Parts: sequence; C-alpha cells; structure tokens
Amino acid sequence: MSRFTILPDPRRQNEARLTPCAACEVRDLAICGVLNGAEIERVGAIVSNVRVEGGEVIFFEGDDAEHVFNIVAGVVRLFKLMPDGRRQVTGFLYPADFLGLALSATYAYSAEAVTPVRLCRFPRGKLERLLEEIPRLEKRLLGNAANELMVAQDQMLLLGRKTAKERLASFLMHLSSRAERRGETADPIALPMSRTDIADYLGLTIETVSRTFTRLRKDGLIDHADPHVVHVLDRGGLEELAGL
Amino acid sequence: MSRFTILPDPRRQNEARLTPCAACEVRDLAICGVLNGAEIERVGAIVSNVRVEGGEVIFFEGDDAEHVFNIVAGVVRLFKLMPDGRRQVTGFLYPADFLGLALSATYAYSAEAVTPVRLCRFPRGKLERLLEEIPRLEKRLLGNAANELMVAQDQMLLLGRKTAKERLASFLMHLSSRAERRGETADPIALPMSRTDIADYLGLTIETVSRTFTRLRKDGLIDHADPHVVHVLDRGGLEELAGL
DNA sequence: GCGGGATGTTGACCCGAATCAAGGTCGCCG
DNA sequence: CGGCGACCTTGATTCGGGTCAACATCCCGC
Repeated sequence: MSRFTILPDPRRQNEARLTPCAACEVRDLAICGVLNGAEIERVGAIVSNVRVEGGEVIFFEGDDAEHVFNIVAGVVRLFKLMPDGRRQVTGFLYPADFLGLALSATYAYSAEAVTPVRLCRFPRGKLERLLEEIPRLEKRLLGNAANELMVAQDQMLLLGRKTAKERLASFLMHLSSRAERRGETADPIALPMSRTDIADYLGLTIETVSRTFTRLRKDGLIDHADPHVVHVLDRGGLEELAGL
Repeated sequence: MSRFTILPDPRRQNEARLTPCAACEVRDLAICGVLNGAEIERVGAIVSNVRVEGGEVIFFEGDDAEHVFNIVAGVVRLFKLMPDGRRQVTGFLYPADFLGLALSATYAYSAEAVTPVRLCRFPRGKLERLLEEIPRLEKRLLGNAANELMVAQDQMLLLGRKTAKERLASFLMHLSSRAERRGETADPIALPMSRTDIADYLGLTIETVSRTFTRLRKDGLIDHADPHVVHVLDRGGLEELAGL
C-alpha cells in the first residue's frame, strides 16, 4: 500500500539517528541551511528518511498533503495530468530542493522519482508548528516560494512564446546553470530524464525534442553521443537562442 | 520622470489620513485582512496611495524593487518581454491582489495598468521590518505565494498542452470564478483587457483569440455582443472544455 | 457630423510542430 | 547468446494556429 519504503534496515535507522540532519549532505543548500545547532536537532526529531525507486510515485495530485519533503539525492519530476492523459511536467527537482508546499489540504500536482531518490520527509503539522517557533525558517520558505514563482514565470514565457529550438536551448542552459550552482560541472550536462519527460516539460512531443536535439547538433551548438549527456560546444549561441 | 502620481490633492491626502487602512475597501480580501487594529495602523503609517492611468507602467522588469503594492481598484497585467518584442502576460491582477514580491533586488517582470488603477504602495524595506514583527503577516504572504504557484502550474498546463478552444474556455472560467470569489457576478464576465492582452496571456495571436471567441459562440457556449462582456450560455460545456 | 486611429473580426494561405509509421540501439532476461 | 521491450531517431504527411491582408466598428477630437 505504501508508496515508499522507510529505511527498513535497523542499522541504517540507527545510523540516521546518530548522524541526523546536522550532518546532512544537502543541509546548507536546503531550507535547513538557516537553522542553528539546536534548531536542526528539533527538525531531526520530526523527519523520516525515505527512499523511492526511479519511476515510482511520491504523491499524486489530490492526495492528502500530509508531508513535505526535502530531496537529499536523486531527481524528481512534478507534473499535472489531464483526464485524457495529456501531461505537463511543471518542474524537475534536484538534491536540496523543497517539495510539497501546499496551501490547501491536498497536493496540487503529482511527484515521481526520475532516478532513485532519497527524501527527508516532514509531517506537515509538525513542520507548521516548528515554523511558528522559527520565523527564520518561514522566511526561508517564503524566499523559496518567490524563487519558484520567478522560475514559473520564465517557464510560462517559454511555453507561450518560444520555438522548439529556443525551448530546448533554454532547458539546457537552465540545467547547466543549476548544476553549476550545486557545485557540479556546467559543461557536460547530465539529462537523467527521458525524452518523454523533456517533451512534457517543454510542451512538445518526443519526436520534436529528438529532432531538435539533432538540429542543435547540426548547428554545432551541442554534441551528444549518449542521449543523456550533452556537451556544450557554443555556450554563447545557446544562450542567445535561449534569450538571455 | 515619475511613473505615477501620488495623490496631489491635499484634501484627498487628508482624507487618506483620516480614513486609512482601517477603512480600506479591500482590506479583508487583501493580505491586510490578517491584521488587528494596532497592526493596521502601523501599516497605514508606511503606505502611500498611488494612482496609475490605464495603459501606464507601474514598474518594469529589471527596475529596482523598491516597493510592493496592493491593488485597491482596477486591473493590472504582469508580463515578460523577449528582446524581439514577443510578450507573455503571466497574470492579471484584481483589487486586493498583492504585487511585487521579489526575492532579488529587481522586479522579475513588468506591471502595467489595464484600467485606471489605485494602488496601496509599501516601501519594501519598511514592509520587511514589519514582517519581522508580525509573523502572521509573513504567514499570509507565504500562503499567497503558494496560491500563486498553484495558479502558475495550471497556466503551464494550459500553455503546454491545451488547444486554443480549451485555453479560452479555461480563461473565461477562471475569470468567472475569480469574480464570484470577489463577490461580483459570475455570469456576465467582464473582460477589461484587450484581445492582445488575452492572446499574450494564452500564448496565442489576436486573430486566433478572435476566431476562437466566434467558435465558442457558434457552439452555443457563450454569447457576446460587446467584445468585452461575455455571457455564459453553457457553463457545464465550458468547464468540460476547460478540463475541470 | 466627419475623419482617422485603435481595436476587433474574418478570410486565404502558410508553416512549425504534431501525428503516423518505420527502424535503430541498448540492456535485460530467459 | 538471442529475443524482446523500452527508448530514441528519422522520415512522410497532416493540421492547428500563425501570418498576411482586408474590412468593420467604435470612439474621440475637431
């Protein structure tokens, strides 16, 4: 019934208790980065560690929003579905990203693991109580939300007004600069998601995504032997196309 | 140089001081709805009343984000521009809506008045200090942001996956239910914005918007003698089309 | 009341991306 | 190691919405 496995190995649970949030590998980048030692312990007391296999559901649009999450490792896709199956991917989340903020009682979108994922899970009620006591954390969440809104507006511009080539260039530049911000390499861009995911994110079909990759390659802007690794050959040209 | 006129008539300024935020006509619907008497006075001490003519700029993307605003009366459009002039309208704001939340030092989008507008203007720094002292207000802003994010995701689905007919139906249902929430009539839907605005909001051209209005009319879903007033003939059909 | 600009509608045609269809590549399991 | 299924690429054709163009309507100022 459960959609994820709480780490079942007692040794691991123990390990989680011994090296909790204080030693979290994404702490500084995540919302927890604003917390001091005493505060981080309080957070540690309410979180669970959760694993989800690639392709598995984390939650569905309409589910009771009982938890919020921080991504510790792996990549997650968020999406909305129409009754006839049309899908719009609204975002890809990476380690340190926050997931599940909902005003209403239910989630407004679905979340699935793209790769195997490790999540830090907060019961919503307990987190809300913690927010009362740590205004700095609430401020951090507000900053987060403002940032997500900015990204969402960029995405609306992309979906409403850009051509297929511009969309793909924007997507690649976006991934590249995010990787850089996380301290990873900006040049060979890793694409953990499938062509279908990319298409549903960019408002295109898989065929158009594939053809557009080929066009960018023929134009000398990128190179890719492996469909999931893209080498940037002409960053300036890509940025130009992306509209930056 | 200034893009707006602070009420110049001393009688009015006086009036504003005598009947300030406490008597604000949109107070309950706006973020100020969470404030008590003493708090609202503190807000009243930092706001200015501002008027903007229809078609005038409120701020441009890239401007220093010195103020945030509450809309008291009128309709505002938010949009992003590409270097070649392509425009994406990211939202229409109505009385009681909050405007200008920005994490960065500059606005991430432009705002213009669609109709003549009255704004309540907060210097950003002063509001931030107020937020420190009134956590309830910050919580309200967070709720606001979460809500805007939900709307933004719906809009991404619209822009990425819906047909022209579905987009227009979604738009009309959206306006209608917002009007209802503000206590206005849900049936004759007022469209204060131009076809160009609607097109740039829905990721279409004005011609397609116009043709699609005609199609909805021929399908018996709506009626409109005046292009800025739409009568709903078949709400169920529109909702179905909109995907609800 | 009349002329002109802004806004909206309609028609003819075109084009970029969708659809339909066929292979290609890779990895996994028997 | 061979076959099957998932995923990606490429080609041929179609189609929804864009572009270009003409015209209608309204409003505003003179």
